[in-house]
Amino acid sequence: MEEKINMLIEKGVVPTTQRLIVFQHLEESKTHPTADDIYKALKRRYPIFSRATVYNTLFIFKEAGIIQELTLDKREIHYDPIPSPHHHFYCKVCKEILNIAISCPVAKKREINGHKVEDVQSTFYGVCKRCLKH
Amino acid sequence: MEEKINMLIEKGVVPTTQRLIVFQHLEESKTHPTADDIYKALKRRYPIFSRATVYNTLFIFKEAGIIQELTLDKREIHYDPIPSPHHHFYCKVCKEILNIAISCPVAKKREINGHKVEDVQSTFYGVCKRCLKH
DNA sequence: TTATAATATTAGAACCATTCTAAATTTAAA
DNA sequence: TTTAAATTTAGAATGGTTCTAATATTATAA
Ligand SMILES: [Mn+2]
Ligand SMILES: [Mn+2]
Ligand SMILES: [Zn+2]
Ligand SMILES: [Zn+2]
Repeated sequence: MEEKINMLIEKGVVPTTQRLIVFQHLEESKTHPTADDIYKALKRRYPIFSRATVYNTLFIFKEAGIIQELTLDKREIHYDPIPSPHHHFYCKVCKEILNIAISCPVAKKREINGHKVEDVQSTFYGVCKRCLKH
Repeated sequence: MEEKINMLIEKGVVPTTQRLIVFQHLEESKTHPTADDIYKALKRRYPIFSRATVYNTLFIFKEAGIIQELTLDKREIHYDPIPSPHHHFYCKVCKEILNIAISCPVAKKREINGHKVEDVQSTFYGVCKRCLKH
């Protein structure tokens, strides 16, 4: 816990109780939850939790470079506890988002055609291995 | 106009007046408009045009493989008259979306880790050349 | 420590892109 | 022409996200 507090302080984020809870939840979840996924999960254990706090916290974390926003779903935003760019696979059937470990020169670019690159998102859309079987 | 009609028929889309107008507008616009961009532009010239028709038409076109949906903006969906996958640059300052011609093995994959790939989207986020100057 | 200012949290309202609905119109088939 | 199917339309409904203003917490000053 002490390490988590220091981690947030290092990134310039005031380590409030709520932020530590959200941070821990993101670390534990191996998925790419939406703000509402997080809200619902935390609301069960901490009924006082507010939806606005989840949104505020995710915004703060994103600004601090602790997490990254994934804008690959047309419905809602997903959050990724891994802030560095990597590829994803989005299953149109079960809606699951999987990390894809693939070496791609594109993911490391800091500049392209004179434009300054700050983030990269590469997403494959289709039907996942599991859904193909069913 | 005759060729546009045939193009739609070939793709299995009934070539109604409204669909031809939307199709022509997409072809002429070199940008990546949102549904509302298209609606507002067409509403000026054809005041009877309905917002629902724009959404319906874009859905039909996407299903037919005439256009592609870009889910790179967290606010709204953008539409691309070029249906084949290519990279984009999204400027966080002026919100412009630019095509990036770059050879990338990722854009051609039809399969990855056993998952069936149907679409690919690769987007760079940052500050465009023009905005860097200002 | 106590007082004061700044920041964070909360519940719920507001916003707005998108989807839905049901009636009217157009197109296709019989 | 008649009938059925598909399309268009205006506006309502939906739902994820943002905003608001009151309260609570944390940081700073005295
Ligand atoms: Mn990921
Ligand atoms: Mn494009
Ligand atoms: Zn799946
Ligand atoms: Zn720009």
